[in-house]
Amino acid sequence: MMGGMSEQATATEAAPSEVMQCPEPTPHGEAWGALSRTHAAVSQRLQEALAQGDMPPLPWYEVLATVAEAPDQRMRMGDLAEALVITRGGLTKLVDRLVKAGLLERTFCETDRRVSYATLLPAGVHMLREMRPVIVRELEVAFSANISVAKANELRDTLDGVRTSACSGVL
Amino acid sequence: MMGGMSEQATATEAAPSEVMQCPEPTPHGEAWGALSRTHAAVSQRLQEALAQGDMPPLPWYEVLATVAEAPDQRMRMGDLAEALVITRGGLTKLVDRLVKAGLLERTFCETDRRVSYATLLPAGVHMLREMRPVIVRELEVAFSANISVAKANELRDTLDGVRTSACSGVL
DNA sequence: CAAAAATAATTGTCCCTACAACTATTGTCA
DNA sequence: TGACAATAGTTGTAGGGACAATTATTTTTG
Repeated sequence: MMGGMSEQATATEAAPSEVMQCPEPTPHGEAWGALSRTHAAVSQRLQEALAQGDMPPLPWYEVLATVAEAPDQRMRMGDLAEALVITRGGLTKLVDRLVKAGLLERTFCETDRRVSYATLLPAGVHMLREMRPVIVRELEVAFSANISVAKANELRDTLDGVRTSACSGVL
Repeated sequence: MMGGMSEQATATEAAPSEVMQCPEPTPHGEAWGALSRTHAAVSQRLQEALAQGDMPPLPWYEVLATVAEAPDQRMRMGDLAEALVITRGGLTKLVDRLVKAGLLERTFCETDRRVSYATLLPAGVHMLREMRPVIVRELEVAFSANISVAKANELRDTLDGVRTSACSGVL
């Protein structure tokens, strides 16, 4: 190896022979990196498990699980989009697919004809019951090995705090 | 497919009081939900900040930052794909764009002509230096408000543990 | 009340990524 | 050595999601 990486270029005085030393030293940067990669890895694992069982992709589960928790098993499109942290346009098409598959139906509001609801159908409940164990099992594998229940709750709280800051922070 | 699920209640009727107790009660499930939404929210915030400064999208930063940390500022395509937790096919095209933009170049291995490297170019270093402050600033906003440095490190370690389990766990 | 602003959802379009098939090179073993 | 498997990367294709523009309805305001 040509040992050229000893000198640090300070701002504008970049060494002509390239070379810089620019690791990611900030703790928050590393936390974000871990968050990003972990999300990708776990997501990939879940998708894989679902596909192996001939089940719909992960976003479908997120929709079904979210709507299932709502009162009357239905949610306004806008609220659902916000809960899932995706755009409204994206949600419209996502729900389209679930409707076409018979898992959801669109219902409408009497008092405000602009709003439409994504409403869970029995087939959606059934599918959710089928998918949930797969998700839970994979998450157990990913989390339980390294994380106690208490730590999982702590993790959730920490992440929720970050998300809140990210959403409402400095508009 | 659908078994004896009860008939669908019309919108005005009472809620189905029976079989629908399907919230997401597992701590790991909630931790995953928080992880997923937080990733989406922070990611969105970063993308927004980069776009506002007429900078490349977030994946470009991930590539540049990862390659910059590697010895000689270059990485094998496969290793880079694994580090970023994306597919090899996806990485090929991603690197294509960075090459076309003059930020990376493809170099080749003398001893094994199958492997190719993604190699950082001076313009890539420059772009990285331009993007990093934006990323760091946004992360500070998202994290610092709720998370101390110590907690950020703890978060990173926790997430890394989960990722490791998710990747290598139960093959 | 009419006009303008605001809100909710959808639609058209494009780009990015995953998936699978393919090429090229290297390693293995008879 | 020569065939077969394994590895590294690339390419073709399809689908999902973001973004901006559009439609429809409600709210506000003069």
